[in-house]
Amino acid sequence: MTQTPELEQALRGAALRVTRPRLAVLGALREHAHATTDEVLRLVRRQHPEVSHQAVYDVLRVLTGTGLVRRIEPQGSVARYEVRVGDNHHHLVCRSCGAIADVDCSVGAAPCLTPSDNRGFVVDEAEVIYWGLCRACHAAPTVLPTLDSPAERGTR
Amino acid sequence: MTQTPELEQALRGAALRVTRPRLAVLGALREHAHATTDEVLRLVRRQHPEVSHQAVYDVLRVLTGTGLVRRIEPQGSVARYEVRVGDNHHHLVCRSCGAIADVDCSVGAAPCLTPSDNRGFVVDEAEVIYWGLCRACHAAPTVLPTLDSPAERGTR
DNA sequence: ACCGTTCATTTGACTCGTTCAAGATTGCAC
DNA sequence: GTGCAATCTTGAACGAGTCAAATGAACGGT
Repeated sequence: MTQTPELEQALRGAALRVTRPRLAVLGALREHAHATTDEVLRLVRRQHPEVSHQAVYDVLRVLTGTGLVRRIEPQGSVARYEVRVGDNHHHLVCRSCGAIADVDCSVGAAPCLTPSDNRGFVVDEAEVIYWGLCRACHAAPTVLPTLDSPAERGTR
Repeated sequence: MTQTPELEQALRGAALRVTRPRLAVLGALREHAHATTDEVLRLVRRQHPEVSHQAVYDVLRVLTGTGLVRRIEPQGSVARYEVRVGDNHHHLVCRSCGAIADVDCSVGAAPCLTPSDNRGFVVDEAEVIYWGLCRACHAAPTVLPTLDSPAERGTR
Protein backbone atom coordinates (compact mmCIF):
# COMPACT_ATOMS: atom_id res chain seq x y z
CA MET A 1 0.00 0.00 0.00
CA THR A 2 2.81 2.37 0.89
CA GLN A 3 5.31 0.78 -1.49
CA THR A 4 5.31 2.89 -4.58
CA PRO A 5 8.68 2.54 -6.32
CA GLU A 6 7.06 1.23 -9.49
CA LEU A 7 4.59 4.10 -9.61
CA GLU A 8 7.42 6.52 -9.05
CA GLN A 9 9.36 4.94 -11.89
CA ALA A 10 6.34 5.12 -14.12
CA LEU A 11 6.11 8.86 -13.53
CA ARG A 12 9.80 9.46 -14.07
CA GLY A 13 9.66 7.34 -17.18
CA ALA A 14 7.09 9.73 -18.57
CA ALA A 15 9.22 12.74 -17.64
CA LEU A 16 6.74 13.82 -14.99
CA ARG A 17 7.54 15.14 -11.56
CA VAL A 18 6.88 12.77 -8.72
CA THR A 19 4.31 14.33 -6.43
CA ARG A 20 2.10 13.03 -3.69
CA PRO A 21 -1.16 13.60 -5.59
CA ARG A 22 0.14 11.78 -8.64
CA LEU A 23 1.37 8.79 -6.70
CA ALA A 24 -1.91 8.68 -4.82
CA VAL A 25 -3.99 8.81 -7.99
CA LEU A 26 -1.98 6.03 -9.61
CA GLY A 27 -2.22 4.00 -6.43
CA ALA A 28 -5.96 4.50 -6.21
CA LEU A 29 -6.47 3.42 -9.80
CA ARG A 30 -4.29 0.38 -9.33
CA GLU A 31 -6.52 -0.74 -6.49
CA HIS A 32 -9.80 0.35 -7.99
CA ALA A 33 -10.18 0.01 -11.76
CA HIS A 34 -12.74 2.02 -13.72
CA ALA A 35 -13.05 4.61 -10.97
CA THR A 36 -14.75 7.93 -11.66
CA THR A 37 -12.98 11.20 -10.95
CA ASP A 38 -15.02 11.52 -7.81
CA GLU A 39 -14.13 8.05 -6.62
CA VAL A 40 -10.48 8.72 -7.28
CA LEU A 41 -10.72 11.91 -5.27
CA ARG A 42 -12.30 10.07 -2.37
CA LEU A 43 -9.72 7.30 -2.46
CA VAL A 44 -6.86 9.77 -2.63
CA ARG A 45 -8.19 11.76 0.29
CA ARG A 46 -8.18 8.76 2.55
CA GLN A 47 -4.43 9.18 2.79
CA HIS A 48 -4.03 12.79 1.76
CA PRO A 49 -7.12 14.73 2.86
CA GLU A 50 -5.77 18.02 1.60
CA VAL A 51 -5.59 17.06 -2.06
CA SER A 52 -7.86 19.28 -4.11
CA HIS A 53 -10.57 18.56 -6.54
CA GLN A 54 -8.68 20.34 -9.21
CA ALA A 55 -5.44 18.46 -8.61
CA VAL A 56 -7.17 15.17 -9.33
CA TYR A 57 -8.65 16.49 -12.56
CA ASP A 58 -5.29 17.87 -13.50
CA VAL A 59 -3.36 14.74 -12.64
CA LEU A 60 -5.82 12.53 -14.50
CA ARG A 61 -5.54 14.71 -17.57
CA VAL A 62 -1.77 14.67 -17.52
CA LEU A 63 -1.60 10.93 -16.92
CA THR A 64 -4.09 10.33 -19.69
CA GLY A 65 -2.10 12.57 -22.00
CA THR A 66 1.11 10.68 -21.37
CA GLY A 67 -0.59 7.33 -21.70
CA LEU A 68 -0.06 6.17 -18.13
CA VAL A 69 -3.79 5.88 -17.58
CA ARG A 70 -6.62 5.37 -19.99
CA ARG A 71 -9.88 7.27 -19.95
CA ILE A 72 -13.13 5.58 -20.85
CA GLU A 73 -16.61 7.06 -20.86
CA PRO A 74 -19.46 4.79 -21.85
CA GLN A 75 -22.83 6.26 -22.80
CA GLY A 76 -24.51 8.06 -19.96
CA SER A 77 -21.63 7.52 -17.58
CA VAL A 78 -19.15 10.07 -16.37
CA ALA A 79 -15.48 9.62 -17.25
CA ARG A 80 -13.74 6.63 -15.75
CA TYR A 81 -10.06 5.79 -15.59
CA GLU A 82 -7.88 2.72 -15.50
CA VAL A 83 -4.16 2.01 -15.24
CA ARG A 84 -4.26 -1.03 -17.46
CA VAL A 85 -2.90 0.38 -20.68
CA GLY A 86 -1.04 -0.83 -23.72
CA ASP A 87 -2.76 -4.17 -24.07
CA ASN A 88 -5.66 -2.84 -26.11
CA HIS A 89 -8.34 -4.56 -24.09
CA HIS A 90 -12.05 -3.82 -24.35
CA HIS A 91 -15.01 -3.39 -22.00
CA LEU A 92 -18.24 -5.04 -21.03
CA VAL A 93 -20.82 -2.58 -19.71
CA CYS A 94 -24.06 -3.45 -17.94
CA ARG A 95 -27.01 -1.45 -19.25
CA SER A 96 -28.78 -1.75 -15.95
CA CYS A 97 -26.29 -1.07 -13.19
CA GLY A 98 -23.39 0.38 -15.15
CA ALA A 99 -20.89 -2.21 -14.00
CA ILE A 100 -17.78 -2.41 -16.14
CA ALA A 101 -15.55 -5.43 -16.74
CA ASP A 102 -12.44 -5.90 -18.83
CA VAL A 103 -12.22 -8.24 -21.79
CA ASP A 104 -8.96 -9.21 -23.36
CA CYS A 105 -8.69 -8.34 -27.00
CA SER A 106 -8.52 -11.53 -28.97
CA VAL A 107 -6.22 -9.93 -31.50
CA GLY A 108 -3.83 -7.94 -29.38
CA ALA A 109 -2.30 -5.00 -31.17
CA ALA A 110 -4.34 -1.90 -32.02
CA PRO A 111 -6.29 -1.49 -34.16
CA CYS A 112 -7.56 -5.00 -33.62
CA LEU A 113 -10.28 -4.42 -36.19
CA THR A 114 -10.26 -2.57 -39.46
CA PRO A 115 -13.37 -1.02 -40.95
CA SER A 116 -14.90 -2.48 -44.08
CA ASP A 117 -14.55 0.95 -45.69
CA ASN A 118 -12.34 3.52 -44.00
CA ARG A 119 -13.89 6.51 -45.81
CA GLY A 120 -10.48 8.15 -46.09
CA PHE A 121 -9.74 7.90 -42.38
CA VAL A 122 -6.40 6.66 -41.08
CA VAL A 123 -7.44 4.41 -38.23
CA ASP A 124 -5.12 3.69 -35.32
CA GLU A 125 -7.46 2.21 -32.76
CA ALA A 126 -10.69 0.27 -32.64
CA GLU A 127 -12.58 0.78 -29.40
CA VAL A 128 -15.10 -1.92 -28.61
CA ILE A 129 -17.81 -1.75 -25.96
CA TYR A 130 -19.95 -4.81 -25.36
CA TRP A 131 -23.38 -3.82 -24.04
CA GLY A 132 -25.55 -6.17 -22.06
CA LEU A 133 -26.52 -7.19 -18.57
CA CYS A 134 -24.16 -8.33 -15.87
CA ARG A 135 -24.79 -11.59 -14.11
CA ALA A 136 -26.53 -9.98 -11.13
CA CYS A 137 -28.84 -7.76 -13.19
CA HIS A 138 -29.71 -10.60 -15.53
CA ALA A 139 -30.53 -12.89 -12.63
CA ALA A 140 -32.65 -10.34 -10.77
CA PRO A 141 -34.97 -8.75 -13.33
CA THR A 142 -36.43 -6.25 -10.89
CA VAL A 143 -36.35 -3.39 -13.36
CA LEU A 144 -34.75 -3.27 -16.75
CA PRO A 145 -34.76 0.47 -17.31
CA THR A 146 -33.63 1.05 -20.86
CA LEU A 147 -35.42 -1.90 -22.38
CA ASP A 148 -38.98 -0.62 -22.38
CA SER A 149 -39.33 2.57 -20.39
CA PRO A 150 -37.80 5.40 -22.42
CA ALA A 151 -37.72 7.79 -19.50
CA GLU A 152 -35.25 5.87 -17.40
CA ARG A 153 -31.55 6.35 -17.81
CA GLY A 154 -29.88 4.73 -14.88
CA THR A 155 -26.83 6.70 -13.95
CA ARG A 156 -24.76 6.11 -10.82
CA MET B 1 -38.56 19.01 -47.39
CA THR B 2 -42.21 19.46 -46.52
CA GLN B 3 -43.15 15.90 -47.42
CA THR B 4 -43.21 13.99 -44.18
CA PRO B 5 -45.63 11.06 -44.53
CA GLU B 6 -42.90 8.53 -43.78
CA LEU B 7 -41.81 10.40 -40.68
CA GLU B 8 -45.42 10.59 -39.58
CA GLN B 9 -45.82 6.88 -40.11
CA ALA B 10 -42.67 6.20 -38.17
CA LEU B 11 -44.07 8.09 -35.19
CA ARG B 12 -47.46 6.40 -35.36
CA GLY B 13 -45.76 3.06 -35.71
CA ALA B 14 -44.07 3.70 -32.38
CA ALA B 15 -47.39 4.71 -30.79
CA LEU B 16 -46.27 8.30 -30.47
CA ARG B 17 -48.35 11.38 -31.17
CA VAL B 18 -47.49 13.25 -34.28
CA THR B 19 -46.37 16.73 -33.36
CA ARG B 20 -44.55 19.49 -35.14
CA PRO B 21 -41.42 19.32 -32.95
CA ARG B 22 -41.13 15.58 -33.44
CA LEU B 23 -41.50 15.74 -37.18
CA ALA B 24 -39.03 18.59 -37.29
CA VAL B 25 -36.46 16.72 -35.22
CA LEU B 26 -36.75 13.61 -37.37
CA GLY B 27 -36.54 15.74 -40.50
CA ALA B 28 -33.46 17.54 -39.22
CA LEU B 29 -31.71 14.30 -38.37
CA ARG B 30 -32.56 12.82 -41.74
CA GLU B 31 -30.84 15.76 -43.44
CA HIS B 32 -28.00 16.11 -40.99
CA ALA B 33 -26.62 12.89 -39.50
CA HIS B 34 -24.65 12.91 -36.24
CA ALA B 35 -26.06 16.26 -35.18
CA THR B 36 -25.68 17.45 -31.60
CA THR B 37 -28.70 18.47 -29.56
CA ASP B 38 -27.78 22.07 -30.17
CA GLU B 39 -27.51 21.57 -33.91
CA VAL B 40 -30.85 19.82 -33.96
CA LEU B 41 -32.37 22.72 -32.07
CA ARG B 42 -30.97 25.20 -34.58
CA LEU B 43 -32.15 23.16 -37.55
CA VAL B 44 -35.61 22.75 -36.08
CA ARG B 45 -35.91 26.46 -35.34
CA ARG B 46 -35.29 27.37 -38.96
CA GLN B 47 -38.81 26.26 -39.65
CA HIS B 48 -40.34 26.47 -36.19
CA PRO B 49 -38.62 29.25 -34.24
CA GLU B 50 -40.80 28.77 -31.18
CA VAL B 51 -39.67 25.23 -30.40
CA SER B 52 -38.01 25.11 -27.01
CA HIS B 53 -34.73 23.81 -25.79
CA GLN B 54 -36.52 21.38 -23.56
CA ALA B 55 -38.77 20.03 -26.30
CA VAL B 56 -35.77 18.96 -28.32
CA TYR B 57 -34.18 17.21 -25.37
CA ASP B 58 -37.50 15.56 -24.63
CA VAL B 59 -38.19 14.51 -28.19
CA LEU B 60 -34.70 13.12 -28.61
CA ARG B 61 -35.03 11.11 -25.44
CA VAL B 62 -38.39 9.67 -26.46
CA LEU B 63 -37.22 8.86 -29.96
CA THR B 64 -34.09 7.24 -28.59
CA GLY B 65 -36.17 5.25 -26.14
CA THR B 66 -38.44 3.91 -28.84
CA GLY B 67 -35.52 3.15 -31.12
CA LEU B 68 -36.42 5.61 -33.85
CA VAL B 69 -33.14 7.41 -33.42
CA ARG B 70 -29.83 6.31 -32.06
CA ARG B 71 -27.69 8.22 -29.65
CA ILE B 72 -23.93 8.14 -29.85
CA GLU B 73 -21.43 10.01 -27.73
CA PRO B 74 -17.77 9.51 -28.51
CA GLN B 75 -15.13 10.54 -25.96
CA GLY B 76 -15.08 14.24 -25.30
CA SER B 77 -17.99 14.95 -27.56
CA VAL B 78 -21.50 15.87 -26.53
CA ALA B 79 -24.33 13.52 -27.44
CA ARG B 80 -25.07 13.12 -31.14
CA TYR B 81 -28.04 11.54 -32.83
CA GLU B 82 -28.79 9.73 -36.06
CA VAL B 83 -31.89 8.26 -37.70
CA ARG B 84 -30.06 5.37 -39.27
CA VAL B 85 -31.04 2.55 -36.96
CA GLY B 86 -31.44 -1.19 -37.07
CA ASP B 87 -28.51 -1.95 -39.32
CA ASN B 88 -25.95 -2.12 -36.53
CA HIS B 89 -23.42 0.07 -38.26
CA HIS B 90 -20.36 1.55 -36.59
CA HIS B 91 -18.49 4.85 -36.56
CA LEU B 92 -15.22 6.39 -37.60
CA VAL B 93 -14.22 9.36 -35.45
CA CYS B 94 -11.47 11.86 -36.20
CA ARG B 95 -9.29 12.57 -33.17
CA SER B 96 -8.42 15.99 -34.49
CA CYS B 97 -11.61 17.61 -35.77
CA GLY B 98 -14.24 15.28 -34.36
CA ALA B 99 -15.73 14.39 -37.72
CA ILE B 100 -17.87 11.27 -37.70
CA ALA B 101 -18.52 8.86 -40.55
CA ASP B 102 -20.58 5.71 -40.77
CA VAL B 103 -19.12 2.30 -41.49
CA ASP B 104 -21.25 -0.65 -42.40
CA CYS B 105 -20.90 -3.57 -40.08
CA SER B 106 -19.27 -6.38 -41.95
CA VAL B 107 -21.27 -8.94 -40.01
CA GLY B 108 -24.73 -7.42 -39.89
CA ALA B 109 -26.81 -8.50 -36.95
CA ALA B 110 -26.01 -7.36 -33.41
CA PRO B 111 -23.94 -8.29 -31.57
CA CYS B 112 -21.58 -8.53 -34.50
CA LEU B 113 -18.76 -9.47 -32.15
CA THR B 114 -18.69 -11.64 -29.09
CA PRO B 115 -16.16 -11.17 -26.30
CA SER B 116 -13.47 -13.74 -25.74
CA ASP B 117 -14.72 -14.08 -22.17
CA ASN B 118 -18.10 -12.62 -21.28
CA ARG B 119 -17.45 -12.55 -17.53
CA GLY B 120 -21.05 -13.56 -16.86
CA PHE B 121 -22.52 -10.74 -18.94
CA VAL B 122 -25.32 -11.37 -21.43
CA VAL B 123 -24.20 -9.29 -24.38
CA ASP B 124 -26.72 -7.95 -26.91
CA GLU B 125 -24.68 -5.36 -28.76
CA ALA B 126 -21.09 -4.67 -29.65
CA GLU B 127 -20.40 -0.99 -30.22
CA VAL B 128 -17.33 -0.24 -32.26
CA ILE B 129 -15.65 3.13 -32.64
CA TYR B 130 -12.71 3.46 -35.00
CA TRP B 131 -10.40 6.26 -33.90
CA GLY B 132 -8.05 7.99 -36.28
CA LEU B 133 -7.66 11.01 -38.50
CA CYS B 134 -10.01 12.01 -41.28
CA ARG B 135 -8.62 12.65 -44.73
CA ALA B 136 -8.45 16.41 -44.25
CA CYS B 137 -6.75 16.33 -40.85
CA HIS B 138 -4.30 13.71 -42.00
CA ALA B 139 -3.39 15.75 -45.07
CA ALA B 140 -2.99 19.03 -43.17
CA PRO B 141 -1.02 18.30 -40.00
CA THR B 142 -1.37 21.83 -38.62
CA VAL B 143 -2.12 20.75 -35.08
CA LEU B 144 -2.80 17.31 -33.73
CA PRO B 145 -4.25 18.20 -30.35
CA THR B 146 -4.79 14.97 -28.49
CA LEU B 147 -1.62 13.28 -29.65
CA ASP B 148 0.93 15.14 -27.61
CA SER B 149 -0.60 18.13 -25.82
CA PRO B 150 -2.81 16.84 -23.04
CA ALA B 151 -4.38 20.24 -22.47
CA GLU B 152 -6.23 20.40 -25.75
CA ARG B 153 -9.60 18.80 -26.07
CA GLY B 154 -11.02 20.13 -29.31
CA THR B 155 -14.78 20.40 -28.98
CA ARG B 156 -16.85 22.39 -31.42
C1' DA C 1 -67.59 18.36 -36.08
C1' DC C 2 -66.96 18.81 -31.14
C1' DC C 3 -65.11 17.61 -26.32
C1' DG C 4 -62.41 15.96 -22.78
C1' DT C 5 -58.64 13.31 -21.39
C1' DT C 6 -54.04 12.63 -21.74
C1' DC C 7 -49.85 13.42 -23.65
C1' DA C 8 -46.50 17.26 -25.25
C1' DT C 9 -44.49 21.58 -24.93
C1' DT C 10 -43.07 26.05 -22.85
C1' DT C 11 -40.82 28.51 -19.37
C1' DG C 12 -37.50 29.17 -15.99
C1' DA C 13 -34.71 27.52 -12.43
C1' DC C 14 -31.36 24.27 -11.14
C1' DT C 15 -27.77 20.29 -10.79
C1' DC C 16 -23.51 18.28 -11.61
C1' DG C 17 -19.20 17.19 -13.99
C1' DT C 18 -15.71 19.70 -15.59
C1' DT C 19 -12.76 23.75 -16.63
C1' DC C 20 -10.62 28.49 -15.91
C1' DA C 21 -7.66 31.79 -13.43
C1' DA C 22 -4.58 33.62 -9.93
C1' DG C 23 -1.60 33.01 -6.45
C1' DA C 24 1.01 29.89 -3.21
C1' DT C 25 4.03 25.50 -3.03
C1' DT C 26 7.17 22.23 -4.13
C1' DG C 27 10.10 19.04 -7.09
C1' DC C 28 14.39 18.85 -9.06
C1' DA C 29 18.53 20.41 -11.93
C1' DC C 30 22.42 23.08 -10.99
C1' DG D 1 21.33 25.15 -0.74
C1' DT D 2 19.09 28.07 -4.50
C1' DG D 3 16.04 29.30 -8.22
C1' DC D 4 12.89 28.40 -11.74
C1' DA D 5 9.25 26.14 -13.68
C1' DA D 6 5.90 22.75 -13.01
C1' DT D 7 2.34 21.64 -9.89
C1' DC D 8 -1.14 22.34 -6.45
C1' DT D 9 -4.85 25.08 -3.74
C1' DT D 10 -8.62 28.00 -3.67
C1' DG D 11 -12.66 29.77 -5.44
C1' DA D 12 -15.45 30.99 -9.18
C1' DA D 13 -17.51 29.98 -13.61
C1' DC D 14 -19.32 27.33 -17.57
C1' DG D 15 -22.33 24.37 -20.25
C1' DA D 16 -24.86 20.17 -21.26
C1' DG D 17 -28.52 18.21 -19.49
C1' DT D 18 -32.55 17.69 -16.05
C1' DC D 19 -36.59 18.90 -12.97
C1' DA D 20 -41.11 20.89 -12.09
C1' DA D 21 -45.31 23.49 -12.80
C1' DA D 22 -48.44 25.38 -15.84
C1' DT D 23 -50.13 25.97 -20.58
C1' DG D 24 -51.30 23.97 -24.97
C1' DA D 25 -52.30 20.47 -28.55
C1' DA D 26 -53.42 15.60 -30.44
C1' DC D 27 -56.80 12.33 -31.10
C1' DG D 28 -60.36 8.66 -29.75
C1' DG D 29 -65.06 8.65 -28.58
C1' DT D 30 -69.44 10.67 -29.06
